[in-house]
Amino acid sequence: MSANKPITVPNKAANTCKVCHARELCLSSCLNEDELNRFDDIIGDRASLNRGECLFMAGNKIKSLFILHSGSVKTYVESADGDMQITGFHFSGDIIGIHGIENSMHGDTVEALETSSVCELRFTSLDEITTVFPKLQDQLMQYIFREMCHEQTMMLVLGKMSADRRLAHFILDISARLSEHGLSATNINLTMTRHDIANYLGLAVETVSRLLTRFQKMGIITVQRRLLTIFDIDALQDIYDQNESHIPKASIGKLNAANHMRL
Amino acid sequence: MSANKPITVPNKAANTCKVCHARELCLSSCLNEDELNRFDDIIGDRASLNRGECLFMAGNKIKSLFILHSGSVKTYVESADGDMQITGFHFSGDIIGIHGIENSMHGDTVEALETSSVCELRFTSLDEITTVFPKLQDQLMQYIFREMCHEQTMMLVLGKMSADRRLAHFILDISARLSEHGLSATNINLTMTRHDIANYLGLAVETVSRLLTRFQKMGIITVQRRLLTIFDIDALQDIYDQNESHIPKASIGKLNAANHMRL
DNA sequence: CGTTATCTTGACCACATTCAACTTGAGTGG
DNA sequence: CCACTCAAGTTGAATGTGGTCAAGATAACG
Repeated sequence: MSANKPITVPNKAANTCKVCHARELCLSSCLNEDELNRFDDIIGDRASLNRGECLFMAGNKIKSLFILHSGSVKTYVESADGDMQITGFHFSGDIIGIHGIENSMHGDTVEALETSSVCELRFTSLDEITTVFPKLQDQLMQYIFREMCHEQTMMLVLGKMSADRRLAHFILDISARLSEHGLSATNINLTMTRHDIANYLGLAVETVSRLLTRFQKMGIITVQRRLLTIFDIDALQDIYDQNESHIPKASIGKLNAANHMRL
Repeated sequence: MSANKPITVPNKAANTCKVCHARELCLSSCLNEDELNRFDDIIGDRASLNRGECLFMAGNKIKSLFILHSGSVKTYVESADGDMQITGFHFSGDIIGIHGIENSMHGDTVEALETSSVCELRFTSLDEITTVFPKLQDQLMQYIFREMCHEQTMMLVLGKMSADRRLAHFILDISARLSEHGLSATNINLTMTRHDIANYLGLAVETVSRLLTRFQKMGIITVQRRLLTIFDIDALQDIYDQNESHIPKASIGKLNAANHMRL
């Protein structure tokens, strides 16, 4: 198959940050043109992952930071007895590999949900990148804080919320993040399986399935296999906020609307 | 006793980092004597907190980093409808206030579990401290990674584990961390209430209480009020790892105790 | 076209919550 | 010092949410 020009050979010229479609979402978005050129130099060739393939696994030594260029991945941790917990889903522009631990090893595993590509950012010690590109430090820290905030929210979701609230949270979260990425907030292609969703939310697959059909019967969404369409996002928000109905919501002032957690 | 020297007036000389009892646990542990002197200068007076008082609350602007000098605190996040989830407990030496979010506001609230004191590390932007003390950056990052790792583990605990595994995890975690702080690993003073423990583990208070008495009847621990004594730490580890315990569980009623293990 | 993975739906039931009563200890004031 | 109050914790019984088991439907794939 495809003899003289294998697609696996990266075309560096076509892969520069300058012409990257995900540039505004990327860590490098804060750099000017000159800096971008230098940044481009330290970016390795883009690696490609097929569905099910792992970028790295828990226990691997941390040698690089990755930026997801296209596609989507899930990250998960495992317990001693093999239990696994999905800790997050990531889309293009997201930084992957910051969950390092003391001994410079990854604590989580990153697995592609579909064919995906990542830009590799090699470094020997963490401050190397920030000394070369001081501007990136703030950017990186913001991303780290965002992740911590997300994890804290998940602790709240997993620790306190009922199954329907969890699923509402998941749909709202995915919707908001995909729309940040310039994709439709209401027409969503779920790249993860029901199993993944259930695992992420601490539920059984059957429960997720049942709730999806329940939401569907309520006229809030439709789901056909992996295609999710949101009709009534306010209703989802009300389920998540545990409001009785979505009509009289505005009357009761939501004081810290500004303080809402990342969705 | 000691009337002429009110304890509320901070005695700066007596409070220098040099003579701090928690120095090896502190962020400053990596600094040499000269650096420590300079570090000492930017540390404000030690603030004191009584039980129930908050160091800062979610929504407050981040102006400082804190290092817990003595005592213990809990941190928690809240949802729109008032649900709260305790995200962690912290002891002396721990860094408090790194869970910042995009807009430079705290996402969580820190509340003292007992009379505690903190050292304040003011900064206007995050990189100020790391440029003045480059050595601290690695130290700080290690702490951040540790926190992220802890949060991921909690997602696993909350999402996948049964009540007894959760409690076993809590006891093991507290034990290990207190022993890192030079305290006894087996003789533990619980500064948090049962409510706090239950909330942290995503359980009802009654469940925690029942499990504590069950562990006690199994001969693994004793609990008297806030005093927890661990007799068989291996048994706790086995419960956490979901191994068949080497101690015959069946001896104490609860036949189904062996059956509710997930396969 | 058959095989397999993914998803849905139903029936049952267990774990943990909820509700409620009671015990214990700490703090307060007479 | 005791009586009182209130918060914290324990224990029992009933209820229910969500898990497990099992079977069937649908889509994906070689």
